[in-house]
Amino acid sequence: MLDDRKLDVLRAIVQDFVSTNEPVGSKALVERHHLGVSPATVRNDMAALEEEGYIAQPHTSAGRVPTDKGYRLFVDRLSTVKPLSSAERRAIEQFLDGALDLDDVVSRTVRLLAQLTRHVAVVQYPILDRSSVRHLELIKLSDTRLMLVLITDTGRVEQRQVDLPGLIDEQTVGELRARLNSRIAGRPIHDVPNDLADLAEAEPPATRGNASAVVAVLLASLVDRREERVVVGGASNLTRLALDFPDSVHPVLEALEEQVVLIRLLGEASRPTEVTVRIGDENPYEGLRSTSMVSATYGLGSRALASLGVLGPMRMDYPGTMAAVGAVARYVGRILAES
Amino acid sequence: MLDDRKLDVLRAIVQDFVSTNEPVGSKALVERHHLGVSPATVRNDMAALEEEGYIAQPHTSAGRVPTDKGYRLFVDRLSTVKPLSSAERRAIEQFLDGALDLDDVVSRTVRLLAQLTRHVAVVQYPILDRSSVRHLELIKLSDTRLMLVLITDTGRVEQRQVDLPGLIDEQTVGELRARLNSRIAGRPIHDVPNDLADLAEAEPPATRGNASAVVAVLLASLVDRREERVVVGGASNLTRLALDFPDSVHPVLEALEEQVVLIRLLGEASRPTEVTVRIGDENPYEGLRSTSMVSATYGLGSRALASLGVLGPMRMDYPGTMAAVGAVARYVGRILAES
DNA sequence: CACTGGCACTCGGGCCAACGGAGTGCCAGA
DNA sequence: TCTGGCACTCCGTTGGCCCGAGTGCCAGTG
Repeated sequence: MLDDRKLDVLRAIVQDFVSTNEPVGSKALVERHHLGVSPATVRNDMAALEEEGYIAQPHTSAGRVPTDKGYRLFVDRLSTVKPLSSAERRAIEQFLDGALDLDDVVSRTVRLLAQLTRHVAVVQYPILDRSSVRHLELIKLSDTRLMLVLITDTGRVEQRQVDLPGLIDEQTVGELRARLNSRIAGRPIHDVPNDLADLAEAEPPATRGNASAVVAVLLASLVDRREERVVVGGASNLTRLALDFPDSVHPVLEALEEQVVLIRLLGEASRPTEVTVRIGDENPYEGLRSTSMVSATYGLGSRALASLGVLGPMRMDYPGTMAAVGAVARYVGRILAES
Repeated sequence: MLDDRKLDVLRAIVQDFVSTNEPVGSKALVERHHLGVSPATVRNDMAALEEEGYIAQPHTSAGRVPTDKGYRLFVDRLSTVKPLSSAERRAIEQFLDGALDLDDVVSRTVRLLAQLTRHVAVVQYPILDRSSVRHLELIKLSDTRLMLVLITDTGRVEQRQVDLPGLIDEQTVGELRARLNSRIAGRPIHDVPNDLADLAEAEPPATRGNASAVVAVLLASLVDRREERVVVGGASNLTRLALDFPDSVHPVLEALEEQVVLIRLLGEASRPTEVTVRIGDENPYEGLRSTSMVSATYGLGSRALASLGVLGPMRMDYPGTMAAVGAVARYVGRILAES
């Protein structure tokens, strides 16, 4: 049904439309690509492609435009990975090396992605559940108040204040800190609730109340974790290509402010460093029906930590964007492994 | 030169234009406001106001539109503070109470401001230089590596890794931590460099190298502080009012991504809780020439910590926006004082 | 059987002229 | 000092027109 030449035609249509943003006609097509056949023949192929739903006409007697399904076929079967230029590789390294801490890694990554792809960048912080405890610190603020600082192996820092039911002195704080750390340091966050389940009971009665207050706050901080933060950057790239959004960029900007939506989008990505593309319709969220998202998971080795990606118009340079997103994800993983 | 009635006319023009976004003519003006004079008289006043540069005509035979100078006069002399509705007061309290930590306070504040004013919200983290040290924590990661965690009285947490020139053991870390804290705990960040100037020298020779490495990283973290972070939210409010930006919203979105620009804008605000308005032209940054910023400083008591505000079209409800920004700034100060 | 050239048809966008309406400036009169 | 009247200006909209790009179809050809 779809012979090789028809696929060539589809590929050509996608490429031309991506670069010109204008419906492409049969004549222009044979001129710009050496297809070796006449416009009339291309027209027949186009009719077939339209029949199958890969392309569409904005109106009778206009050129053709790829549909969501057409882009999907292009991404799956018609495009080859475009290797990054050495300038791009260098940009990635320069940008990410020298990051001071996790916040810095994330904010640099967002800027880098936005600049590299010229689309809106979205980067998720490492998911708490997939990290391990590096250290738990207790700091005495007053006789009945502690600050609790949890540091993970990915560099994430969570802090909470604890109001204690009773008085506490510096030495007891030190002992409690030591006992807590001996139980959970190095352990996956996921296992911490179990690890601490019986801690309070094992505690001497005098300090039991305080200990369980600390544990309660700690466990709560692991659960409510504010739905895993994401950071967005490069939103001005949306207005640069405003024409690509028929209903204006407003709904897209709105969606970008819904952390929950973004997290869901990113969350459905696949295995580490593998690049996922979600095109138009495939998007679960209403306001993003005319956008595509290219995302990848980053992690330490084979352990997926979280995802990052870019959001842009459906009319985007998929091979280039996929290459950039993949490369950045790999590099971020490497940076985090070092620290 | 500008008698009371002319000022009334200007006020009416600003109010009408803000609510309708259309050049306002003499006839419509006398209909909607009881000025007690005829359109012809108003026309004479308008001619005078135009002469003085407070209003302008988009083209001959169109109504009048306020100029930057006109808005300025309105804000300075013609508007009265609009008290917040009790619903708004309640919203502020509900939104900000229950914040878990500083990050949470800031991100809630951004969302709150954006929702309340329906403009783009900008919130700056407490400026490091104006905070004090609550506690400095040293955590041993390996025999030659420490993590340094600085906690300020505003709840800000800075962390850095320190590579040591020599080995270190747990006990020495503890001693160093104690000595550092005894010097700087409770001290203004501003004074820390002085406080620590001679610490390394006072240290026993065996640990001197390690101590000065720690101090070096600490001092560096106070300086490079990534130019004081700001957080932006509610960008979709820009596209809602896209008509108000003649050259499209693109330059505005670009400006919003330049942290440096935002910090400069916020930085020039005045005394704590006092509301500052910067209108159009008065704006130092090119891309923001058609916007106004309403900002206020928040702080602990009389100590200014940093600023927050909103950015919107020049055609905005100044009294309402100023009231909201001021109220939020006061409330944020109160929240921070409690924690 | 697949491809090609030719042809009639369609439709959107650009251009232009005409029109109506809102608003102005000015002037003479109260 | 204010008012009513009047002539004028100019914007935005509407409608008609034409042009060009592109299509679908068909008959002819290797």
